[in-house]
Amino acid sequence: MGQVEQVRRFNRTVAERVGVLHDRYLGGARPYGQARLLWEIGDEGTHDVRSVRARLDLDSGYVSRLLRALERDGLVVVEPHPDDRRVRTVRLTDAGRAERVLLDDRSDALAASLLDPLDARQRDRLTSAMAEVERLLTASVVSLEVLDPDHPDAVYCLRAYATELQELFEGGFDPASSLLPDPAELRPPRGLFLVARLHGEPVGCAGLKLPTGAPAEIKRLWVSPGARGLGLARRLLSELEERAARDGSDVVRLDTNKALEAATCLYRSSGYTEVPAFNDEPYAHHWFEKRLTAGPTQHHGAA
Amino acid sequence: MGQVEQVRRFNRTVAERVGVLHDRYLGGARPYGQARLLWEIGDEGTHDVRSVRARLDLDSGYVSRLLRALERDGLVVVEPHPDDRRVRTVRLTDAGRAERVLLDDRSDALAASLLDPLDARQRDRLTSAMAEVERLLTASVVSLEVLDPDHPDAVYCLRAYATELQELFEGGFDPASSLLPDPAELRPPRGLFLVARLHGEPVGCAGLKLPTGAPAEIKRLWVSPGARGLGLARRLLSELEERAARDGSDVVRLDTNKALEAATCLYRSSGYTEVPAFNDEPYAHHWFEKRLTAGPTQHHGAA
DNA sequence: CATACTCTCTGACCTTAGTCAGGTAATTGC
DNA sequence: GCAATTACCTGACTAAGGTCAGAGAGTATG
Repeated sequence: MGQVEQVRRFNRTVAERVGVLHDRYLGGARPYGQARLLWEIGDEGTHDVRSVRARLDLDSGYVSRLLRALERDGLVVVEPHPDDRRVRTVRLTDAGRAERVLLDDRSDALAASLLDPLDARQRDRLTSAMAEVERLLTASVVSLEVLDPDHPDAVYCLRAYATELQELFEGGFDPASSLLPDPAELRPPRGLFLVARLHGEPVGCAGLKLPTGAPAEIKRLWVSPGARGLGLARRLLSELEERAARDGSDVVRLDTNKALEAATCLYRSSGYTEVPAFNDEPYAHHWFEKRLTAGPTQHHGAA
Repeated sequence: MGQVEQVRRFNRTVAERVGVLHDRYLGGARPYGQARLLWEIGDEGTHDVRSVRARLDLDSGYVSRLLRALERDGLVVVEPHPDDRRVRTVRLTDAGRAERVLLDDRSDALAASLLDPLDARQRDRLTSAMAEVERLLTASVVSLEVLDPDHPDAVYCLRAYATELQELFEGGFDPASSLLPDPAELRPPRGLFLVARLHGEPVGCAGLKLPTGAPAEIKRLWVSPGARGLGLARRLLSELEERAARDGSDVVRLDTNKALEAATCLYRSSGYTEVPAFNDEPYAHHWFEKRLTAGPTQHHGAA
């Protein structure tokens, strides 16, 4: 069976099975829109209606109507914000919290109903396969985007990168004394900066220097701890290689610190070979390079 | 993470990801209800509206309306049944077939969009994990039911069982000369007959004889070729063991033919040990028995 | 032949999930 | 202080999905 065919079968089976049960278990209690809102408000503290709306990406009028319905049923309290009385805040009442627990229980019941007919071994296999699917679907929802290194998300990544190295390297890490004093080197036409986003949040980055008359160079490859294991670093790496090749480079190189074992391992398994130091980066212990194939750039189209 | 928690995460992630894309890719073309109907009608031959409706489990008025919409767009032709002019039949026009191909393509595009951001290795892992999830969710939707051996579904299974053995055994198989001339032996109180159903279709069966003063005996264990690999035989077996134990038996036994290797393997791995022949079943080469634990019956409740 | 039953269709109705265009009150910027 | 902006609300509207109660045509049965 082809991969596309397998994915289609999966979509059909899972959509039907989970969908039907979803309706049966969760649908009874409360319309989906209200349930979603109730869930998003959460059981602690008050929230701006504005931000809840942004998170769910719903129309303001629609949310207003949903809130009226929840308010009518005594599940939430909507009050003006003390500082800015245009803004409204919303919090759950006790009844609201109870309702949310109920949704929770139904969600558990749904999960249990999937597991129940299986024996212990099958259940183990089901849950680990589910974890795998979930992980890979999450990975496939990550988008890569070229951003200016001054963009807030880029700055966020670079800062996180520095903070992490600070803790990881013996003797700490000071970006200013590293060989990339000027982020402008990662701005076209001298280079570029790639940011990976998951659900809008930046979760990784990688920079590419494209010096004239010298091989392209990869800098600042970072993946947020929460997004590791998704193959994101490898994806950033190969995206940069592709762009370097498109720019005319036939070699790409990089340096790394011995503390970054996972990175070193990634470079080796991605076809990089260790070479003598090609710069005097104070934080580097290993230098790598990779010859880019001149052939047509590999593209991951559908099979 | 607990298993229930993992299943919930899966439901959330997959429902969102697949759901959103589903809407984006498939939603554009045609309302979901119409698309479903179009799909169910299929691209060949004519179908009773009645049976299509039964398969989708929809209201008669609703289907009628959907058909009017499809008819208006020139996708289907609805005609009275030649034999019974109350019944209407429906078939796709060329335009209908084209529309169906379009839905197909969109479904492919959806699948491709999930695979596209992944590299080859990740794609392999995703599709095999999806196959596993699909398989196990299918398994979990199979229901077991005690039926009278004369019930049409039971008869269907017994006939399929006989046909299969006929082809498999050297020298064929004649149920009349096998040691179960009378299906009444599988009817309470002398025994029982279990049928497994998937989406209403019978896909497996197993009979239990409960002779007074002798160990319980399992007969006619069969799983349809299309439903193999779901752990169904094991489930039927352990369900019968449980019922035998509940009936007071502390030993259950069975015989089998050497051609049924998978079955023999199942029995061994389920705790059966080979014993000398305890009957003179002409088709048997191996005889097994299993001592049932006196303890509380294992139940697969949610973790 | 009358009656009951079957299958389909229609009209009336409902809920959910949204969208869109103002309108109002509060706040910010000048 | 006044205009623009922001956050929210309301009313009007749409489309989809679906339910229910007959009506009508056709068929089976006594």
